[in-house]
Amino acid sequence: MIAGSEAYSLEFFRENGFHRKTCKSCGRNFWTLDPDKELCGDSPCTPYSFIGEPPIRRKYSVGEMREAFLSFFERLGHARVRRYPVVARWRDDIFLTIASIACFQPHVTSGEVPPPFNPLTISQPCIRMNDLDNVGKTGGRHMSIFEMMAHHAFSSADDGAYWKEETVKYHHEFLTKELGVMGDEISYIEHWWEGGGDAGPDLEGVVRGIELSTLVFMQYRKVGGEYQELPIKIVDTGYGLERFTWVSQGTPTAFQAVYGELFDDFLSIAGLEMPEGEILAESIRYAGLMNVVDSGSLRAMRAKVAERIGASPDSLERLLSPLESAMAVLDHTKTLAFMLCDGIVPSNVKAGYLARLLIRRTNRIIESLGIRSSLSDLLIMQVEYWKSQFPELSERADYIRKVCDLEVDRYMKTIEQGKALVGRLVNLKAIRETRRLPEEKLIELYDSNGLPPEVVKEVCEAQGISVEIPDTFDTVVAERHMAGQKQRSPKANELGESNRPFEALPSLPETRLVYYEQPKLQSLRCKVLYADSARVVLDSTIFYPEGGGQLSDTGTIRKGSLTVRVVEALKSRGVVVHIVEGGNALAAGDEVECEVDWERRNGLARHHSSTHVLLGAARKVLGDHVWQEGAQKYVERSRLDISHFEKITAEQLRDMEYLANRIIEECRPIRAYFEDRNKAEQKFGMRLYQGGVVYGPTIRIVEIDGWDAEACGGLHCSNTGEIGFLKIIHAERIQDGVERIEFASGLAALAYVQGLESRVEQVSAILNTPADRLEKSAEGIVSSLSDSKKAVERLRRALASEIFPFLAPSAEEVARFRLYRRLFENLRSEDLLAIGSYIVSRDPDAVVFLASLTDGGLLVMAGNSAVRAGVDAGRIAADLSKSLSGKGGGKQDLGQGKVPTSSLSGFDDVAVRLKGILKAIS
RNA sequence: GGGCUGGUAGAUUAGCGGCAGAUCACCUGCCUUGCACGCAGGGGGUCGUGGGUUCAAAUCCCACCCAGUCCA
Repeated sequence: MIAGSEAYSLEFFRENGFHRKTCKSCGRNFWTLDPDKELCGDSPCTPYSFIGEPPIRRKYSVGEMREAFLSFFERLGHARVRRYPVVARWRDDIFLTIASIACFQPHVTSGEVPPPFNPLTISQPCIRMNDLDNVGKTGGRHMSIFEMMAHHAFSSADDGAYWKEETVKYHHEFLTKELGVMGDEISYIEHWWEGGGDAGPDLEGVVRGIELSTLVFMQYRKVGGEYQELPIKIVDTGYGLERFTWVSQGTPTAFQAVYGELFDDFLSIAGLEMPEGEILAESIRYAGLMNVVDSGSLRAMRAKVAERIGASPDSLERLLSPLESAMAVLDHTKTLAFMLCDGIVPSNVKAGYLARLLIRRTNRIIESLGIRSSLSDLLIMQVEYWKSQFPELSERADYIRKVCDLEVDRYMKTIEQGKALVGRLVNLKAIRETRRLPEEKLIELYDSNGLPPEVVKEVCEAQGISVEIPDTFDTVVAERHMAGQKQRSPKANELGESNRPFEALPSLPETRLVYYEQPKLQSLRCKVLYADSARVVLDSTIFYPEGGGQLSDTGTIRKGSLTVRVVEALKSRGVVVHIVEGGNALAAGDEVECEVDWERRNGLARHHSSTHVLLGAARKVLGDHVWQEGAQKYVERSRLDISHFEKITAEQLRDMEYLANRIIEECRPIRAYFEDRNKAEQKFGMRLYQGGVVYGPTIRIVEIDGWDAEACGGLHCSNTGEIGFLKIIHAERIQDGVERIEFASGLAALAYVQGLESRVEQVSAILNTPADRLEKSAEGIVSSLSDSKKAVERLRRALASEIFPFLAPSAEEVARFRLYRRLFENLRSEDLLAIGSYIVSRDPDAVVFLASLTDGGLLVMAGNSAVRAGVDAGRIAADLSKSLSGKGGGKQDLGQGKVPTSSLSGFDDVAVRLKGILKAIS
């Protein structure tokens, strides 16, 4: 903590008679109205004391509490903001929305763009997966999904909102006046907060042993251990909706308060009953005293509770453990319903991976509880329960069910395959002998095949193989990954590179973006505001700067007879910087004439519009869960990455292509306009933010009439007809859950089709078949090839058996062997093999020496008993090949070599040599 | 984004430089008539794709494609 006491010493506290005290137990400073209070009021210093005796005037449901909060702050002049998705698509540092402020990071908190409203209030569903093990065990203090109710105020130099005094006052009034909590029950604990690189002092609002809210005053940015003042001061509050609801109801666990009848439904599905009397309440009170729930502290907790109620720890464990699991399922299924609803596709990367992990984990718990219902059934129960507050859940119910079932199926399959793999593994000799599975294998099975060690143990022990799961399992896996990690090219450098265009620029007024006002303008007269050897800034521009996946325009800037080439345009904070070639030709104050490379611009605009058209088509064909995961528009081709849970079929691609081209044919108008953010969201929903969240109260909408609307800064055709033609070139799965579609439009698409056509023509020429009969012809060729292969094999075998009677009489007895030798003129080495094997199969004493004048192939084979007598065909082949200036080798019964055909005149000489070798053996 | 597995007959897979095998399924015949029946015989393979190394590649190397999986 770096803040001194002055950071927390508020007028509000002094005027209202608060005292600053130091907790006797934890030593933290806190503010209270009760002059005799010695403890901070937070657990573990103060145990939970709201269970069975709620400090709040009446019982609230989750919906009522949320409404009470939001409308309270609306009355205080806050604009109510609708929730953001639980997938933080606009962030590159986190996958899930973990706090309400995350919705406004980094762009708003950095001061780059204004907040949508100021001040504002929101109840944001947040997902945190770092305490999954604790969910259920702490009765609801830990939940993987919760709503963070908040009021945020952003104070910059030109837009002042409120700061500490009002924040604490509002908080206090909400608790006392709105909810009826007695003022002297509330403690404000002094605390220091840091997160996401930002920092500041904060106060924790605590009532009867539980922290209900956190009031953060973000005012520093931590850079390399140093705290720098932020350009804006941000009030970042967090009120735990579920905790407020819990405390208002005073139920033993938060789950009962939050989930109501769903709690009972889940219990009865799991065949569980509520324990009698105070057992659960007592247990949760103790859980409140524990911070970390590892197996040790869990045992300690059980022991204490057992002692208190006069039961054995074991029977208590048997009673509570399934109950805790059921609560974990209750929590996890809600989390999954929201994740899937907001469009997460389970996959092996990013947010999708978190969804996959959670699905597997939850499925395991369900199985361990012996629940018959499928995971998707439970998800749908959550959808039903929450749909009045979150109607989007029931709109997505079909998708939620389908994807969940698909993912569970996949998991089952993985486990089944894994079990088979383990089954094969335990048959290895080394493992059979030691009767135990090495740790290394166990880890490999998990890392490479996704088999949880428990599953491996189960399978192995059924086979009598012992398995030890090391305590440090997770650590070992982690280390395994560390070892493989190489020093990456430092990303900071790249960032530095891309920032350089804006380095050391004087402060300049925002550039007038003429490309928005007059999108069809090809040239423009304007004034130079700044110029150096590589950069030019103008008062207005028609060069589109790179952004939104659209490449920047190029072109020229002319002053009289002097021309500089614009190779790239970039924009930051409203200023467009043109990167130019041609040196220090321009100076501030120059009047210049700009011209955009119009063919390039047209290509880019056409591909950009195509992307929107295609995305609409993808949504129609594949479903509403399709989101743009990324897009890149080039002049010749584009690619669009979309979220989808399975491989797109060829038929679906054709349907999408067909739909897209129908929209093109209809020449639907494409309108680009600026619109009030709220109006736009009202009309189109969050679907607008396909390319990530766009900030500011006014956003630019690109709307294709009746088809697609996105917040987009790019340049577009004025109607879909200008696209002309759209051709999907290729689709691939770049990750589980993300499909990449490559396509071309306009003349570029034509070029692609012509390319295809010419390839067909070439193939058709090669096969000497008209193009419309190519498939039949190819089929015929492949099958006749296969027939021919078989025929060749048959003939070789026939040849061998037919030739044997002619060869046999000339075989020479050499020592105890029979030497068959022959130099063939018109057979190849592959043919020799068939003859050799035939002879050897007929005559165990045979030593075969054959060669081919066609390709210089050489074969030595030895029959069974010849091998036993010590003939090594491989060594002989090597030896003979060498003396014929070639090379060869092989096994005891078979040797092959290759020699120059010219040297085969020496065939008889080496045969003599071979006789010598054979004689030497016996 | 990084790491690790794997891709061989319709299915499951063995082989991991030297003649592509097994089991199930399939076909034919026999024995039998029913709860993975038995016996004999048979068909079925661009060993993921494309390069390379080698006398010789399913096997080793490189690139790509496909599937699975772990980590951030």
